[in-house]
Amino acid sequence: MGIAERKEREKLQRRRDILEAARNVFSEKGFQPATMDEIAEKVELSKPTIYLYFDSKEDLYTSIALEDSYKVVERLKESLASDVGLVEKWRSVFLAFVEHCMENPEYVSISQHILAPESRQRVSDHILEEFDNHTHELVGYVTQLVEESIEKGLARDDLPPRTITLIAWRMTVGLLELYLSGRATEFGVDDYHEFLENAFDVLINGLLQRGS
Amino acid sequence: MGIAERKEREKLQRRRDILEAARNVFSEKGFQPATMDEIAEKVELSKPTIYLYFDSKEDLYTSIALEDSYKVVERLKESLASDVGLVEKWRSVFLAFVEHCMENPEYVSISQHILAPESRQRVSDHILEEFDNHTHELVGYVTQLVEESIEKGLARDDLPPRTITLIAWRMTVGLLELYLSGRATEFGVDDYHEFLENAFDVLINGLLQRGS
Amino acid sequence: MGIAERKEREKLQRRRDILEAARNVFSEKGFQPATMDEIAEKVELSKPTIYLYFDSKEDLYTSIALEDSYKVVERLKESLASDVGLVEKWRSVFLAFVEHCMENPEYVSISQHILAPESRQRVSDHILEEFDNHTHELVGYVTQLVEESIEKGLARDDLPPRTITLIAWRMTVGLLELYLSGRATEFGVDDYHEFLENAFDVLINGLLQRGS
Amino acid sequence: MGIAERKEREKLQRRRDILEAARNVFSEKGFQPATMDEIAEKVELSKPTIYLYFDSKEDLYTSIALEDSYKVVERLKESLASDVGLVEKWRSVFLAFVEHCMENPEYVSISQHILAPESRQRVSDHILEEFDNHTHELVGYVTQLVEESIEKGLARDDLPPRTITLIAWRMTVGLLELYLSGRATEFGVDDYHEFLENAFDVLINGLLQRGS
DNA sequence: AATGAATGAGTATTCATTCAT
DNA sequence: CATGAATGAATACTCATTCAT
Repeated sequence: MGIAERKEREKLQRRRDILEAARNVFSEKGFQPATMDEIAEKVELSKPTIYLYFDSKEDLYTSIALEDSYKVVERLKESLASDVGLVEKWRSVFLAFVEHCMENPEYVSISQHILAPESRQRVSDHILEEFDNHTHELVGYVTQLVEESIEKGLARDDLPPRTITLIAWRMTVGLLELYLSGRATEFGVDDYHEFLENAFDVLINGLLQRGS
Repeated sequence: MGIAERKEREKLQRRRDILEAARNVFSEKGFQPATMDEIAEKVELSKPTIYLYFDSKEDLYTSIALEDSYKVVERLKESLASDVGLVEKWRSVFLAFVEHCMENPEYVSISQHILAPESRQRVSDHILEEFDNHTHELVGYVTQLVEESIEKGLARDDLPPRTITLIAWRMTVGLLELYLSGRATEFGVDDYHEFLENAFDVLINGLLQRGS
Repeated sequence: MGIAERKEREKLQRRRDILEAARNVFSEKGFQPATMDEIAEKVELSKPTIYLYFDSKEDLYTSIALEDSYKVVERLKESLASDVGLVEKWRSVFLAFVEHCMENPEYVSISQHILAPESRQRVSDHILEEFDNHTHELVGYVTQLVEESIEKGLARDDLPPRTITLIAWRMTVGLLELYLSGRATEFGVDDYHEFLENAFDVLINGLLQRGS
Repeated sequence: MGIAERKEREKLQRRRDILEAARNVFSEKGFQPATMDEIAEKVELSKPTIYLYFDSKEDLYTSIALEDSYKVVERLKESLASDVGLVEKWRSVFLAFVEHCMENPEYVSISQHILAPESRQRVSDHILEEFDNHTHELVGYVTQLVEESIEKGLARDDLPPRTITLIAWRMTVGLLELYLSGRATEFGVDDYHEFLENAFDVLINGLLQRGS
């Protein structure tokens, strides 16, 4: 009876193993320079086996971000559910996103990749759809927080909530890329966490009602 | 003697022609997918001729950003030299950078590419050096503006000037990438210029002394 | 008792099912382009199961023609047994063969395949042997008819009976291939059956005693 | 001056070398089983070089038959131009075609390949067009001969000239394939030329006016 | 008897780069 | 200075075939 279940578990595990190896290789080299051979060697499976679990290199690549996107959404929900003040919630959301990206550095670049229209053509529809859903879910949650902040007179009300979300999102990604490039120190940033704290301070300061 | 000069001029022009063609091709396809064949065809020169002017595909790619970086620095200097109020100067600097990037979309992606340590290994030293010089020059100019703003009590003095510069730079790049991905509209941004104005407003608001 | 028989019957049926599916796929794509995956999917059996019944793709392919060759021989025997005049018997034999090939288009191409020495190396001996037996049986039957026709002064006696058989066989196959290529109409043949009747007329005319 | 010419000659020669090697390999193995690697090794050129002269494996394959088709048409024209009786002209045309095919065994199989609609999709248009032109030219010449034969009361007038051409063409190809399969001897044909003479006799006998 | 899972060995095609001229 | 011609090294993806169960 347990046999089918064990098989199922093993299959899922194998899938995760492949994703894990792919994550490493893609992180190190980027999409194009990475090769299926290298990934196969890293998982200690043959190339055809990989194709048993993923339809194409592009699908494998984007599946990584897909896995990640589950985690971000989860993490964000937690931050939003915490019982703290609004500003504290903002900080928590910011940190949740930022830490997730720092722990899963490929997430940012793959997401960027998925943004580009040329890439989208080559990715399986079901992956694209699921990824977009997560992204919009994420944007939606933050926008709710923005709306609440405006209602309570905390955030500036001269901009549409969605615009505020977008600005915050893009600014945060811009900040992250400095870290992900691996050359933060070169630009004088020794304590990246402190840098982020400061940046968040600038961001929240810019978003708050003047006078509040 | 005029002959030598003409030859020299022609040579430089040829170099610019190649860069121009490369810029188009790389812009459209990105680094890896673009081929030297395509670039050669576009300049109407043979492939070996291109190698007469540039040592490798990577060098050609980065040389484009190098050419751009001259222009940005120039543009920035102009903005900084203008005789207007400090906040106006900030806006002018922001817009100069932003507009340059929108007009030369490859600049952002190539700069990003040059940031990555793996890429740096494959680029000729002299290009790298020159590019880094320009970047630091650029950062330096902005930092001067920041320092002046702090001195005059305009900008917040709780952060080191360089940190402020970095935050502003990275946030701006993050905003730009939304445009460069070509999917801004999809995220509800119809008037990208308005979006940038709003974003600048948030940014400057965040950087100003509270109470000023 | 009954159980073993039923099992045996089921086994044979399964074999036939596989052959049937293979026939479809090979007919549509030819030998190399067809894949075992596609055949397996069509029979709704797993690939290893197919290998339980056939040793290799090549064996499966040739087994189809083998199955067909039973049918042709059967059909030919019937035609030969019919109680009609000699010329009518010739026509009947011709039509039997031609119709069989048109209904089982793979028969001609696979037979051709089996003829080629390189292919023969890769096919199991027992299949080869059986196929050759059938072919020679077939040739033998026709040769008997030829001999009878010569004896009765109908067919030309200036050629060995076997030569006449071979000429008739190869000419007929040549005619058939026009149909099997699917481009008969393109060559102005709208009514293929009429074309064959005419061709038979030419053939029999060429084989008859001058003056008869 | 002569330099450009010599280069041109060398280029053409290289093209011919490649075709020659391809001819060997394809003859031996057939289209699919043959590999570009093997062809490259045989010409002692690198694979990419082959792609400099031919766009794809399929194009290379069909170009062989294209080259051949020039020769057949040439040979046929000669036969038709010869100043002999009509029956002798028929024999000459038959032998010209048959000998060409025996000397260039790949011609028949590739032509067969080009006939199939699926293959046609993958071949470059210009090759297809040229090949079809040659084929129709060839059919046209023979049809003229048939018409002349009918007019002079030699050939049977109960069939359209084009039908007669098609029947003769297909029957001849059928006969040839026995030789090309390499197993003629096995079927008791020791002297293939004699066999062909006999076959031609049957064919012409079938096509002549009864009573003539 | 049947199969899910795995793989060795291909396979056509591409592309940055380099000589010989 | 410029290039036609050539190639080494990849590279994603495929498929007949085989185990372990």
